[in-house]
Amino acid sequence: MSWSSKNDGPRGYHHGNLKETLVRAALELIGEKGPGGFTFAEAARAAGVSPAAPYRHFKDRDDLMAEVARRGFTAFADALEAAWDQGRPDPRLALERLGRAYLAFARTEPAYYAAMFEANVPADATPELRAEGDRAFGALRSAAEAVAASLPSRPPALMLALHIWSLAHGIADLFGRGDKARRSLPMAPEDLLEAGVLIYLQGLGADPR
Amino acid sequence: MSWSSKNDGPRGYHHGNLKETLVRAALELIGEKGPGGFTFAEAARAAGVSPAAPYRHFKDRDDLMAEVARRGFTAFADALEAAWDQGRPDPRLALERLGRAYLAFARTEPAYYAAMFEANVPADATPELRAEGDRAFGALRSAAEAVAASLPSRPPALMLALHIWSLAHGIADLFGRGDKARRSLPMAPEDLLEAGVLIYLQGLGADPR
DNA sequence: GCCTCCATGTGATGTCCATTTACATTTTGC
DNA sequence: GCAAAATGTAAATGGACATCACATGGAGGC
Repeated sequence: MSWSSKNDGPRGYHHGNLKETLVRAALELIGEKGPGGFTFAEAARAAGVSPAAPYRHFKDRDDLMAEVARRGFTAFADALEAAWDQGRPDPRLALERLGRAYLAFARTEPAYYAAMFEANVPADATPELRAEGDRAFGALRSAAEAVAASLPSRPPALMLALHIWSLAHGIADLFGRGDKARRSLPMAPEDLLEAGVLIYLQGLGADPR
Repeated sequence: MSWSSKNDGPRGYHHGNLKETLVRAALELIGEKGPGGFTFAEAARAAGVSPAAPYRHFKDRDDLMAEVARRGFTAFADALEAAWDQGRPDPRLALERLGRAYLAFARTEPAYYAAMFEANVPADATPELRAEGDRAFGALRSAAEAVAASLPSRPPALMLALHIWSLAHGIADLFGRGDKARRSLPMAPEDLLEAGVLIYLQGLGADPR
Protein backbone atom coordinates (compact mmCIF):
# COMPACT_ATOMS: atom_id res chain seq x y z
CA MET A 1 0.00 0.00 0.00
CA SER A 2 1.41 3.35 -1.03
CA TRP A 3 1.67 6.26 1.35
CA SER A 4 -0.60 8.86 -0.11
CA SER A 5 -0.07 12.35 1.23
CA LYS A 6 -3.67 12.47 2.45
CA ASN A 7 -4.08 9.35 4.46
CA ASP A 8 -7.07 8.68 6.64
CA GLY A 9 -5.32 6.60 9.23
CA PRO A 10 -3.62 8.16 12.20
CA ARG A 11 0.12 8.16 12.07
CA GLY A 12 1.51 9.38 15.33
CA TYR A 13 0.54 12.13 17.63
CA HIS A 14 -0.97 14.20 14.88
CA HIS A 15 -3.64 12.72 12.72
CA GLY A 16 -2.81 14.71 9.64
CA ASN A 17 -6.23 14.85 8.09
CA LEU A 18 -8.65 14.92 10.95
CA LYS A 19 -11.15 17.45 9.73
CA GLU A 20 -11.77 15.56 6.52
CA THR A 21 -11.96 12.26 8.35
CA LEU A 22 -14.47 13.62 10.83
CA VAL A 23 -16.75 14.90 8.12
CA ARG A 24 -16.69 11.57 6.36
CA ALA A 25 -17.30 9.69 9.61
CA ALA A 26 -20.22 12.00 10.39
CA LEU A 27 -21.69 11.37 6.97
CA GLU A 28 -21.41 7.64 7.47
CA LEU A 29 -22.98 7.74 10.91
CA ILE A 30 -25.82 9.96 9.75
CA GLY A 31 -26.49 7.50 6.98
CA GLU A 32 -26.59 4.61 9.42
CA LYS A 33 -28.50 6.05 12.32
CA GLY A 34 -30.07 9.26 11.16
CA PRO A 35 -29.09 12.84 11.97
CA GLY A 36 -30.13 12.41 15.58
CA GLY A 37 -28.15 9.25 16.09
CA PHE A 38 -24.87 10.76 15.09
CA THR A 39 -22.67 11.77 17.99
CA PHE A 40 -19.55 13.86 18.15
CA ALA A 41 -17.81 11.34 20.36
CA GLU A 42 -18.45 8.47 18.02
CA ALA A 43 -17.08 10.39 15.07
CA ALA A 44 -13.93 11.00 17.11
CA ARG A 45 -13.73 7.31 17.94
CA ALA A 46 -14.11 6.38 14.28
CA ALA A 47 -11.22 8.69 13.49
CA GLY A 48 -9.14 7.18 16.25
CA VAL A 49 -8.68 10.37 18.25
CA SER A 50 -9.75 11.51 21.69
CA PRO A 51 -13.23 12.98 22.23
CA ALA A 52 -11.78 16.46 22.61
CA ALA A 53 -9.84 16.50 19.36
CA PRO A 54 -12.78 17.45 17.10
CA TYR A 55 -13.07 20.75 18.95
CA ARG A 56 -9.87 21.87 17.26
CA HIS A 57 -11.72 21.77 13.95
CA PHE A 58 -15.36 22.45 14.77
CA LYS A 59 -16.88 24.75 17.32
CA ASP A 60 -19.36 22.12 18.43
CA ARG A 61 -21.51 19.29 17.20
CA ASP A 62 -23.84 21.59 15.29
CA ASP A 63 -20.90 23.17 13.53
CA LEU A 64 -19.84 19.80 12.17
CA MET A 65 -23.40 19.10 11.12
CA ALA A 66 -23.49 22.44 9.31
CA GLU A 67 -20.31 21.53 7.47
CA VAL A 68 -21.83 18.25 6.34
CA ALA A 69 -24.91 20.14 5.20
CA ARG A 70 -22.73 22.64 3.34
CA ARG A 71 -20.99 19.89 1.43
CA GLY A 72 -24.35 18.34 0.74
CA PHE A 73 -25.64 21.55 -0.78
CA THR A 74 -22.49 21.84 -2.86
CA ALA A 75 -23.00 18.38 -4.29
CA PHE A 76 -26.71 19.04 -4.64
CA ALA A 77 -26.18 22.28 -6.52
CA ASP A 78 -23.64 20.59 -8.78
CA ALA A 79 -26.04 17.77 -9.53
CA LEU A 80 -28.92 20.11 -10.27
CA GLU A 81 -26.81 22.37 -12.48
CA ALA A 82 -25.48 19.39 -14.40
CA ALA A 83 -28.96 17.99 -14.86
CA TRP A 84 -30.31 21.29 -16.10
CA ASP A 85 -27.41 21.61 -18.52
CA GLN A 86 -28.49 25.11 -19.47
CA GLY A 87 -31.82 23.89 -20.68
CA ARG A 88 -30.59 21.66 -23.48
CA PRO A 89 -32.09 20.37 -25.65
CA ASP A 90 -35.22 22.18 -24.57
CA PRO A 91 -36.43 23.61 -21.26
CA ARG A 92 -39.18 21.08 -20.67
CA LEU A 93 -36.97 18.07 -21.11
CA ALA A 94 -34.22 19.64 -19.07
CA LEU A 95 -36.66 20.44 -16.29
CA GLU A 96 -37.74 16.83 -16.17
CA ARG A 97 -34.10 15.83 -15.86
CA LEU A 98 -33.70 18.35 -13.06
CA GLY A 99 -36.62 16.90 -11.14
CA ARG A 100 -35.27 13.41 -11.45
CA ALA A 101 -31.87 14.60 -10.32
CA TYR A 102 -33.50 16.15 -7.26
CA LEU A 103 -35.09 12.89 -6.20
CA ALA A 104 -32.08 10.86 -7.22
CA PHE A 105 -30.00 12.93 -4.83
CA ALA A 106 -32.41 12.35 -1.98
CA ARG A 107 -32.37 8.65 -2.74
CA THR A 108 -28.68 8.06 -3.32
CA GLU A 109 -27.37 10.50 -0.72
CA PRO A 110 -29.81 10.15 2.16
CA ALA A 111 -27.16 11.15 4.65
CA TYR A 112 -26.49 14.45 2.90
CA TYR A 113 -30.19 15.03 2.40
CA ALA A 114 -30.88 14.40 6.07
CA ALA A 115 -28.14 16.79 7.16
CA MET A 116 -29.46 19.42 4.76
CA PHE A 117 -33.16 19.22 5.50
CA GLU A 118 -33.84 17.17 8.60
CA ALA A 119 -31.09 18.06 11.02
CA ASN A 120 -32.53 21.45 11.95
CA VAL A 121 -29.44 23.22 10.74
CA PRO A 122 -30.37 26.88 10.32
CA ALA A 123 -30.24 27.87 6.66
CA ASP A 124 -27.63 30.49 7.46
CA ALA A 125 -25.64 28.68 10.13
CA THR A 126 -22.55 29.75 8.19
CA PRO A 127 -22.17 32.09 5.21
CA GLU A 128 -20.84 29.21 3.14
CA LEU A 129 -23.87 27.09 3.91
CA ARG A 130 -26.17 29.90 2.94
CA ALA A 131 -24.21 30.45 -0.28
CA GLU A 132 -24.33 26.84 -1.39
CA GLY A 133 -27.99 26.60 -0.50
CA ASP A 134 -28.66 29.65 -2.59
CA ARG A 135 -26.69 28.15 -5.45
CA ALA A 136 -28.83 25.02 -5.35
CA PHE A 137 -32.00 27.03 -5.36
CA GLY A 138 -30.49 29.20 -8.08
CA ALA A 139 -30.25 26.21 -10.38
CA LEU A 140 -33.92 25.54 -9.89
CA ARG A 141 -34.67 29.19 -10.30
CA SER A 142 -32.82 29.45 -13.61
CA ALA A 143 -34.67 26.46 -14.89
CA ALA A 144 -37.96 27.99 -13.81
CA GLU A 145 -37.11 31.19 -15.64
CA ALA A 146 -36.34 29.45 -18.88
CA VAL A 147 -39.45 27.31 -18.66
CA ALA A 148 -41.62 30.27 -17.71
CA ALA A 149 -40.33 32.19 -20.70
CA SER A 150 -41.22 29.29 -22.95
CA LEU A 151 -44.82 29.23 -21.79
CA PRO A 152 -47.54 31.31 -23.45
CA SER A 153 -48.99 32.45 -20.13
CA ARG A 154 -45.61 33.80 -18.92
CA PRO A 155 -46.08 32.88 -15.28
CA PRO A 156 -43.82 34.40 -12.60
CA ALA A 157 -40.63 32.36 -12.59
CA LEU A 158 -40.19 32.54 -8.83
CA MET A 159 -43.61 31.08 -8.24
CA LEU A 160 -42.94 28.30 -10.68
CA ALA A 161 -39.64 27.53 -8.97
CA LEU A 162 -41.23 27.46 -5.53
CA HIS A 163 -44.02 25.17 -6.65
CA ILE A 164 -41.68 22.68 -8.22
CA TRP A 165 -39.23 22.81 -5.34
CA SER A 166 -42.00 22.28 -2.83
CA LEU A 167 -43.49 19.39 -4.74
CA ALA A 168 -40.11 17.71 -5.17
CA HIS A 169 -39.18 18.25 -1.54
CA GLY A 170 -42.54 17.04 -0.32
CA ILE A 171 -42.29 13.85 -2.34
CA ALA A 172 -38.72 13.29 -1.19
CA ASP A 173 -39.59 13.87 2.43
CA LEU A 174 -42.74 11.78 2.49
CA PHE A 175 -41.82 8.94 0.17
CA GLY A 176 -38.28 9.44 -1.01
CA ARG A 177 -36.32 6.92 0.98
CA GLY A 178 -37.60 3.40 1.31
CA ASP A 179 -35.33 2.41 4.17
CA LYS A 180 -36.98 4.71 6.69
CA ALA A 181 -40.38 4.07 8.16
CA ARG A 182 -41.98 6.33 5.62
CA ARG A 183 -45.23 5.56 3.87
CA SER A 184 -45.00 3.42 0.80
CA LEU A 185 -46.06 4.41 -2.64
CA PRO A 186 -47.74 2.58 -5.53
CA MET A 187 -45.26 4.12 -7.96
CA ALA A 188 -41.73 5.44 -8.16
CA PRO A 189 -41.31 8.86 -6.54
CA GLU A 190 -39.63 10.06 -9.72
CA ASP A 191 -42.70 9.17 -11.76
CA LEU A 192 -44.99 10.82 -9.26
CA LEU A 193 -42.98 14.02 -9.55
CA GLU A 194 -42.81 13.87 -13.32
CA ALA A 195 -46.55 13.41 -13.60
CA GLY A 196 -47.18 16.25 -11.17
CA VAL A 197 -44.92 18.67 -13.00
CA LEU A 198 -46.43 17.68 -16.32
CA ILE A 199 -49.95 18.37 -15.11
CA TYR A 200 -48.81 21.59 -13.48
CA LEU A 201 -47.19 22.85 -16.68
CA GLN A 202 -50.29 22.01 -18.66
CA GLY A 203 -52.19 24.08 -16.17
CA LEU A 204 -49.91 26.94 -17.13
CA GLY A 205 -50.77 26.46 -20.78
CA ALA A 206 -48.00 24.18 -21.97
CA ASP A 207 -48.81 22.02 -24.97
CA PRO A 208 -49.88 18.57 -23.98
CA ARG A 209 -47.54 16.04 -25.48
CA MET B 1 -61.35 28.30 40.54
CA SER B 2 -63.11 24.98 40.75
CA TRP B 3 -61.42 21.68 41.50
CA SER B 4 -61.60 19.84 38.25
CA SER B 5 -61.23 16.10 38.58
CA LYS B 6 -58.21 16.18 36.27
CA ASN B 7 -55.78 18.49 37.95
CA ASP B 8 -52.27 19.05 36.70
CA GLY B 9 -50.62 19.76 40.01
CA PRO B 10 -49.09 17.02 42.12
CA ARG B 11 -50.91 16.30 45.32
CA GLY B 12 -49.03 13.86 47.42
CA TYR B 13 -46.96 10.86 46.65
CA HIS B 14 -49.01 10.05 43.60
CA HIS B 15 -49.36 12.66 40.95
CA GLY B 16 -52.80 11.60 39.83
CA ASN B 17 -52.56 12.67 36.23
CA LEU B 18 -48.97 12.22 35.25
CA LYS B 19 -49.36 10.76 31.78
CA GLU B 20 -51.49 13.65 30.62
CA THR B 21 -49.19 16.17 32.23
CA LEU B 22 -46.14 14.65 30.59
CA VAL B 23 -47.68 14.77 27.15
CA ARG B 24 -48.58 18.40 27.58
CA ALA B 25 -45.13 19.24 28.92
CA ALA B 26 -43.54 17.45 25.97
CA LEU B 27 -45.69 19.41 23.56
CA GLU B 28 -44.67 22.64 25.21
CA LEU B 29 -40.99 21.78 25.16
CA ILE B 30 -41.10 20.67 21.53
CA GLY B 31 -42.71 23.96 20.67
CA GLU B 32 -40.01 25.89 22.46
CA LYS B 33 -36.89 24.05 21.49
CA GLY B 34 -37.78 21.74 18.65
CA PRO B 35 -38.24 17.98 18.66
CA GLY B 36 -34.54 17.43 19.29
CA GLY B 37 -34.42 19.80 22.23
CA PHE B 38 -37.11 18.04 24.20
CA THR B 39 -35.78 15.73 26.89
CA PHE B 40 -37.50 13.13 28.97
CA ALA B 41 -35.87 14.40 32.13
CA GLU B 42 -37.06 17.94 31.58
CA ALA B 43 -40.63 16.82 31.02
CA ALA B 44 -40.42 14.99 34.33
CA ARG B 45 -39.05 18.10 35.99
CA ALA B 46 -41.87 20.19 34.55
CA ALA B 47 -44.36 17.73 36.02
CA GLY B 48 -42.61 17.84 39.38
CA VAL B 49 -41.72 14.17 39.52
CA SER B 50 -38.48 12.25 39.59
CA PRO B 51 -36.68 11.40 36.33
CA ALA B 52 -37.69 7.76 36.64
CA ALA B 53 -41.42 8.37 36.98
CA PRO B 54 -42.18 8.80 33.27
CA TYR B 55 -41.05 5.24 32.64
CA ARG B 56 -44.20 4.04 34.41
CA HIS B 57 -46.23 5.55 31.56
CA PHE B 58 -43.98 5.40 28.53
CA LYS B 59 -41.50 2.77 27.48
CA ASP B 60 -38.91 5.39 26.62
CA ARG B 61 -38.45 8.83 25.19
CA ASP B 62 -39.47 7.74 21.68
CA ASP B 63 -42.65 6.25 23.03
CA LEU B 64 -43.68 9.58 24.50
CA MET B 65 -42.80 11.29 21.25
CA ALA B 66 -44.96 8.77 19.39
CA GLU B 67 -47.87 9.54 21.70
CA VAL B 68 -47.49 13.24 21.00
CA ALA B 69 -47.42 12.47 17.28
CA ARG B 70 -50.52 10.30 17.63
CA ARG B 71 -52.45 13.10 19.26
CA GLY B 72 -51.18 15.43 16.59
CA PHE B 73 -52.50 13.19 13.84
CA THR B 74 -55.84 12.96 15.64
CA ALA B 75 -56.16 16.74 15.74
CA PHE B 76 -54.84 16.98 12.20
CA ALA B 77 -57.34 14.46 10.86
CA ASP B 78 -60.15 16.24 12.70
CA ALA B 79 -59.11 19.57 11.24
CA LEU B 80 -58.86 18.22 7.72
CA GLU B 81 -62.19 16.42 7.92
CA ALA B 82 -63.89 19.52 9.27
CA ALA B 83 -62.37 21.67 6.53
CA TRP B 84 -63.45 19.28 3.82
CA ASP B 85 -66.97 19.18 5.26
CA GLN B 86 -67.95 16.46 2.82
CA GLY B 87 -67.18 18.65 -0.14
CA ARG B 88 -69.73 21.37 0.53
CA PRO B 89 -70.66 23.54 -1.18
CA ASP B 90 -68.62 22.16 -4.04
CA PRO B 91 -65.49 20.03 -4.23
CA ARG B 92 -63.19 22.70 -5.54
CA LEU B 93 -64.02 25.21 -2.84
CA ALA B 94 -63.86 22.54 -0.18
CA LEU B 95 -60.47 21.40 -1.44
CA GLU B 96 -59.15 24.92 -1.16
CA ARG B 97 -60.40 25.01 2.43
CA LEU B 98 -58.69 21.70 3.05
CA GLY B 99 -55.38 23.01 1.77
CA ARG B 100 -55.59 26.07 3.93
CA ALA B 101 -56.45 23.94 6.93
CA TYR B 102 -53.35 21.84 6.24
CA LEU B 103 -51.06 24.84 6.34
CA ALA B 104 -52.96 26.44 9.18
CA PHE B 105 -52.29 23.35 11.24
CA ALA B 106 -48.58 23.46 10.47
CA ARG B 107 -48.53 27.12 11.39
CA THR B 108 -50.65 27.12 14.52
CA GLU B 109 -49.51 23.77 15.91
CA PRO B 110 -45.83 23.68 15.05
CA ALA B 111 -45.10 21.42 18.00
CA TYR B 112 -47.56 18.79 16.82
CA TYR B 113 -46.39 19.14 13.26
CA ALA B 114 -42.77 18.70 14.32
CA ALA B 115 -43.58 15.60 16.34
CA MET B 116 -45.54 14.18 13.42
CA PHE B 117 -43.13 14.86 10.58
CA GLU B 118 -39.73 15.92 11.88
CA ALA B 119 -39.09 13.79 14.91
CA ASN B 120 -38.25 10.65 12.97
CA VAL B 121 -41.10 8.77 14.58
CA PRO B 122 -41.74 5.69 12.43
CA ALA B 123 -45.16 5.90 10.79
CA ASP B 124 -46.19 2.69 12.52
CA ALA B 125 -44.47 3.13 15.86
CA THR B 126 -47.78 2.14 17.41
CA PRO B 127 -50.98 0.84 15.80
CA GLU B 128 -52.84 3.90 17.06
CA LEU B 129 -50.35 6.23 15.44
CA ARG B 130 -50.67 4.39 12.16
CA ALA B 131 -54.45 4.51 12.40
CA GLU B 132 -54.67 8.23 13.03
CA GLY B 133 -52.14 8.91 10.30
CA ASP B 134 -54.23 6.88 7.91
CA ARG B 135 -57.31 8.78 8.96
CA ALA B 136 -55.63 12.08 8.17
CA PHE B 137 -54.54 10.85 4.78
CA GLY B 138 -58.00 9.40 4.30
CA ALA B 139 -59.52 12.86 4.58
CA LEU B 140 -57.23 14.06 1.83
CA ARG B 141 -57.97 10.95 -0.16
CA SER B 142 -61.74 11.41 0.04
CA ALA B 143 -61.38 14.97 -1.11
CA ALA B 144 -59.20 13.85 -3.98
CA GLU B 145 -61.80 11.31 -5.01
CA ALA B 146 -64.61 13.82 -5.09
CA VAL B 147 -62.55 16.36 -6.97
CA ALA B 148 -61.29 13.74 -9.42
CA ALA B 149 -64.83 12.67 -10.12
CA SER B 150 -65.79 16.26 -10.85
CA LEU B 151 -63.08 16.67 -13.45
CA PRO B 152 -63.64 15.84 -17.12
CA SER B 153 -60.31 14.00 -17.43
CA ARG B 154 -61.13 11.66 -14.48
CA PRO B 155 -57.61 11.46 -13.13
CA PRO B 156 -56.68 8.72 -10.63
CA ALA B 157 -57.76 9.96 -7.23
CA LEU B 158 -54.77 8.50 -5.42
CA MET B 159 -52.35 10.34 -7.66
CA LEU B 160 -54.23 13.55 -7.13
CA ALA B 161 -54.16 13.06 -3.38
CA LEU B 162 -50.44 12.33 -3.36
CA HIS B 163 -49.64 15.38 -5.46
CA ILE B 164 -51.60 17.72 -3.26
CA TRP B 165 -50.30 16.18 -0.06
CA SER B 166 -46.73 16.40 -1.27
CA LEU B 167 -47.10 20.00 -2.38
CA ALA B 168 -48.72 21.01 0.90
CA HIS B 169 -46.15 19.16 2.95
CA GLY B 170 -43.26 20.53 0.93
CA ILE B 171 -44.48 24.09 1.37
CA ALA B 172 -45.07 23.55 5.08
CA ASP B 173 -41.67 22.00 5.58
CA LEU B 174 -39.71 24.54 3.57
CA PHE B 175 -41.56 27.74 4.37
CA GLY B 176 -44.33 26.95 6.77
CA ARG B 177 -43.05 28.29 10.05
CA GLY B 178 -41.46 31.69 10.23
CA ASP B 179 -39.87 31.21 13.61
CA LYS B 180 -37.41 28.59 12.45
CA ALA B 181 -34.42 29.39 10.34
CA ARG B 182 -36.27 28.43 7.19
CA ARG B 183 -36.10 30.34 3.97
CA SER B 184 -38.40 33.27 3.63
CA LEU B 185 -41.06 33.70 1.04
CA PRO B 186 -42.40 36.66 -0.93
CA MET B 187 -45.97 35.52 -0.25
CA ALA B 188 -48.05 33.64 2.28
CA PRO B 189 -47.56 29.88 2.19
CA GLU B 190 -51.32 29.47 1.98
CA ASP B 191 -51.46 31.56 -1.17
CA LEU B 192 -48.56 29.68 -2.68
CA LEU B 193 -50.40 26.42 -2.11
CA GLU B 194 -53.69 27.74 -3.39
CA ALA B 195 -52.08 28.99 -6.59
CA GLY B 196 -50.25 25.70 -7.06
CA VAL B 197 -53.37 23.62 -6.63
CA LEU B 198 -55.34 25.90 -8.93
CA ILE B 199 -52.78 25.58 -11.69
CA TYR B 200 -52.55 21.85 -11.12
CA LEU B 201 -56.31 21.39 -11.39
CA GLN B 202 -56.38 23.45 -14.57
CA GLY B 203 -53.77 21.09 -15.88
CA LEU B 204 -56.23 18.31 -15.23
CA GLY B 205 -58.87 20.09 -17.26
CA ALA B 206 -60.76 22.03 -14.62
CA ASP B 207 -62.52 25.17 -15.82
CA PRO B 208 -60.46 28.26 -15.19
CA ARG B 209 -62.45 30.59 -13.01
C1' DG C 1 -62.92 -1.73 58.66
C1' DC C 2 -58.72 -4.39 57.38
C1' DC C 3 -55.46 -6.35 54.42
C1' DT C 4 -53.37 -7.67 50.34
C1' DC C 5 -52.22 -6.57 45.54
C1' DC C 6 -50.97 -3.62 42.01
C1' DA C 7 -50.13 0.75 40.08
C1' DT C 8 -47.28 4.49 40.64
C1' DG C 9 -43.36 7.25 42.30
C1' DT C 10 -38.38 7.60 44.47
C1' DG C 11 -33.26 7.17 44.95
C1' DA C 12 -29.34 5.30 43.58
C1' DT C 13 -26.65 3.82 39.95
C1' DG C 14 -24.25 2.89 35.35
C1' DT C 15 -23.37 4.36 30.80
C1' DC C 16 -22.97 7.65 27.31
C1' DC C 17 -22.28 12.21 25.47
C1' DA C 18 -20.98 17.39 25.08
C1' DT C 19 -17.99 20.58 26.39
C1' DT C 20 -14.04 22.90 28.85
C1' DT C 21 -9.47 23.33 30.88
C1' DA C 22 -4.75 22.48 31.54
C1' DC C 23 -1.09 20.33 29.46
C1' DA C 24 1.73 17.77 25.69
C1' DT C 25 3.63 17.32 21.08
C1' DT C 26 4.34 18.57 16.38
C1' DT C 27 4.84 21.62 12.55
C1' DT C 28 5.87 26.00 10.56
C1' DG C 29 7.76 30.40 9.72
C1' DC C 30 11.55 33.05 10.33
C1' DG D 1 17.47 26.19 15.43
C1' DC D 2 13.71 28.19 17.80
C1' DA D 3 9.53 30.55 19.14
C1' DA D 4 4.77 30.39 18.08
C1' DA D 5 0.83 28.43 16.21
C1' DA D 6 -1.59 24.29 15.41
C1' DT D 7 -3.12 20.04 16.87
C1' DG D 8 -3.87 16.32 20.08
C1' DT D 9 -4.51 14.24 25.07
C1' DA D 10 -6.25 13.55 29.85
C1' DA D 11 -9.20 14.70 33.19
C1' DA D 12 -13.25 16.77 34.99
C1' DT D 13 -17.96 18.71 34.97
C1' DG D 14 -22.67 18.35 34.09
C1' DG D 15 -26.54 16.44 31.80
C1' DA D 16 -29.50 12.78 29.78
C1' DC D 17 -31.19 8.02 29.32
C1' DA D 18 -32.33 3.95 31.34
C1' DT D 19 -32.78 0.26 34.96
C1' DC D 20 -32.84 -1.47 39.57
C1' DA D 21 -34.64 -2.32 44.25
C1' DC D 22 -37.60 -0.26 47.23
C1' DA D 23 -41.49 2.89 49.13
C1' DT D 24 -46.21 4.40 49.09
C1' DG D 25 -50.99 4.56 48.65
C1' DG D 26 -55.46 3.40 46.55
C1' DA D 27 -58.93 -0.13 45.31
C1' DG D 28 -61.23 -4.27 45.84
C1' DG D 29 -62.18 -8.65 48.39
C1' DC D 30 -63.51 -10.17 52.63
